[in-house]
Amino acid sequence: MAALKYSRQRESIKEYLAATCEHPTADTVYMHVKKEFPNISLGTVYRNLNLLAEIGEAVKITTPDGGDRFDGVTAPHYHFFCKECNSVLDLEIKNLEYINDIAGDGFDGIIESHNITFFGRCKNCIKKL
Amino acid sequence: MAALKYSRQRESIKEYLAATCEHPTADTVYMHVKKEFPNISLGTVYRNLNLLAEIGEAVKITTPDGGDRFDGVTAPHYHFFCKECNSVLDLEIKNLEYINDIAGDGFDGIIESHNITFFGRCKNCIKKL
DNA sequence: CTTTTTGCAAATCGTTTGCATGGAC
DNA sequence: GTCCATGCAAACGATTTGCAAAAAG
Repeated sequence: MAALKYSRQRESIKEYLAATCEHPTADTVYMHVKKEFPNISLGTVYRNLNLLAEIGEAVKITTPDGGDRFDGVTAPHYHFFCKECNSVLDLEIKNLEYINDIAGDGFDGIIESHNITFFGRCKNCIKKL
Repeated sequence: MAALKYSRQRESIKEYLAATCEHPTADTVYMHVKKEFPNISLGTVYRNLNLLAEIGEAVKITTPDGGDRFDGVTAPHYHFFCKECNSVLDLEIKNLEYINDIAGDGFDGIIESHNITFFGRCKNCIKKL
């Protein structure tokens, strides 16, 4: 595997991911990092986001609305997806690891992890109705 | 909303979805239905799969590997995603609806449903290692 | 000097859409 | 006859890739 050299662009992407809690799309990350590096390209953002996800410094969240989201918080937690405004929120729930065992009962294979996503309407969207 | 007329193509798609348990992509559905309707177009397959999902006669499964999958089984159940071969398998688990309540505790919004996907390696891929 | 990273543009992949034609009712 | 569904091809949005130049080590 590649020897990983420092890059200011990657550093900036990491900083932004660490600071935000909005689970941005690659494009949103791009727009923000562009303020510091006006010449950065979207391709570079994608390459770095994928790299960070690979080495475990970020999490890629697959959503049903096309575009993936990225999360700088790698500690295990769950997500809420608002059907109305497509926003992704964090849900703090106690350890649900035991679910892997329940699922693994009688299953012929190895379960390594699970992902739980909740769907519904967020606070703001409820107000608007 | 539209008045839904019968179509042999849609019927064939439904039949295939009901018969298979491999959670096919739209393209896989296309290849199979093409045997019966050589002139069917991929667009028609997509239109019908989305329609079936809308009216609740099929389920669209978002996967981390790009292409969505479709499931003719609409009864609630969970899925296992093999990291190695990208196959999707069914997991029969008792009712986990209570998880919605756990997550809803102290959450400012409405949780309507949840999705649990398990990741790991399937039987066949384990053998090959 | 060697290897990784970047910016850019073109390419790719899955999916959707516009439109004229054909089929259902 | 009126709508809905189809086939086809073009359009789309998100993401990836090839390549030459720039930066890191």
